[in-house]
Amino acid sequence: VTNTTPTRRQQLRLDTTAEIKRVALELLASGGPDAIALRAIAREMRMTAGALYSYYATRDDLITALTGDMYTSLVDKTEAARDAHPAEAPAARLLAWGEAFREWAVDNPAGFRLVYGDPVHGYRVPEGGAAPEAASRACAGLTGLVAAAWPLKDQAAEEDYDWDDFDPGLAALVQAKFPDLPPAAVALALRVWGRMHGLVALEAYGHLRSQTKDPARLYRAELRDLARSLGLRDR
Amino acid sequence: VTNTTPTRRQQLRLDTTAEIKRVALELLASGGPDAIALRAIAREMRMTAGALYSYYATRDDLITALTGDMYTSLVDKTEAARDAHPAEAPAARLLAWGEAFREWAVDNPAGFRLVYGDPVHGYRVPEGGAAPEAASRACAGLTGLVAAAWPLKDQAAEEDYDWDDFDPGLAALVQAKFPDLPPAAVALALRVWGRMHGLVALEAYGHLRSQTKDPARLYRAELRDLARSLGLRDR
DNA sequence: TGTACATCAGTGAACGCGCGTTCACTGATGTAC
DNA sequence: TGTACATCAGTGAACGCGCGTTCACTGATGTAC
Repeated sequence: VTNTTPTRRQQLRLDTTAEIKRVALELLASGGPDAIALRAIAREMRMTAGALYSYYATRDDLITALTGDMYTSLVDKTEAARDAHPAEAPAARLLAWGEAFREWAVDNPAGFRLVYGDPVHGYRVPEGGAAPEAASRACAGLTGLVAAAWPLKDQAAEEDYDWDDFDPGLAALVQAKFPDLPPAAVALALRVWGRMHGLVALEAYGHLRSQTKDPARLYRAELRDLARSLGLRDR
Repeated sequence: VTNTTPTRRQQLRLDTTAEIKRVALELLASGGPDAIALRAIAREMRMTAGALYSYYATRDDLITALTGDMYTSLVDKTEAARDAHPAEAPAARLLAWGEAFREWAVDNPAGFRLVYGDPVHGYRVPEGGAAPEAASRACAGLTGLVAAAWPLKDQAAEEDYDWDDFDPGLAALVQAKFPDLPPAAVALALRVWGRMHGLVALEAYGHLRSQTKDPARLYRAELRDLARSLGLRDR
């Protein structure tokens, strides 16, 4: 009853669970968050809608699982891109993270909306958020990028902040991972997050494509400006 | 048959149209974009759903009208805030515009989602966009802010752009209003847009409130940084 | 090896919901003589 | 001033849709003797 290979039945169960998610993600990609409907998934899988209830107790449970998967795949990608550059090149790490963020969003606009946008119609997000682990990885990642820049930065431009100004969980996370970092750096990390989010959200929601032919170029310029304003300049 | 005062019947018609919109906006504010449903509006007004069809041919027409109203009210607010400062204080004008943008979004998060976020379930946006006039006013406003900064800015940091890199309508608009401005300034204006959009979108979608107690302060710092990076420093 | 039984994935029908939209109609408001 | 008529805002019932969810069931898969 320990960690053996799954029985045939367990394996089929896992396969079906994976297929449900896969189909749900296809619907998400082709029709947006609202297209994720149990009946639609069942139809696509040539199953009865009721049968899905032995895999997920509720539609919202499925959506929570999908949100987690999506968020995780996003953070996996940004972390991998960042880690392709050594710690000695903090600017490259920041740019890589930011570029990966945008690329993921452009590849998965519906996923981006699922994670950062309007909740699915009628969906109630569970307490603690839909994907707490991925969210805190993203948070730690951003803070790490800022932490690498912090000693290089012109501190005079930053205001004073207190740990109380932030969510206790966030404060604890940062203090544990970056003991030397002052609270003002957290404020800066949130601003960096916002700065990356802006153009990417506009593009994911289709507001940018109608204005410029090359959103990637715009975004790259913005990232470089961001790195510069953080005092980062590799080599 | 020219521009006389409306007859009693015309007046009632106008009043009812206004009430439909008002109720729709209440539903929008309390339940998000998806809560805008003809049946819900009719219920709220103690009317039959069918009766609404003599005011709007279709649900989508109503939503288009609402989006236009919302977008217009947003631009009205940002323009008014900007114009409270003289042309000689371009930084103050930029900050005022940006602050007004955020304030409107915080006051009307559902409206913000309607304008910039996911379309309402099943809504097909009309060609040319749901609110072309408001959109081009917003565009002109942002470009104007950048135009005021352009001569002061460190141009070396900017890349080369061509008018062809942008939507023809956008290019024409800018060339008409700001004949001296190069295309690179348009790219900068779009980046400024993105930068304002980032933190505000995060806040409107509830991602920031859970992280910091004072999103306004964060945003103010970001705006000041933005003004500085544009070379704006009043007085 | 063969038979009886247990498990359990999936069926099919149903419930109740809210939605957008249509349409023949009623009845009050306003107009013409 | 009074009557006949036209306008037209709103009614109420219906249509068809897709949704989430429940539940008694079937029938194949796997297990025990």
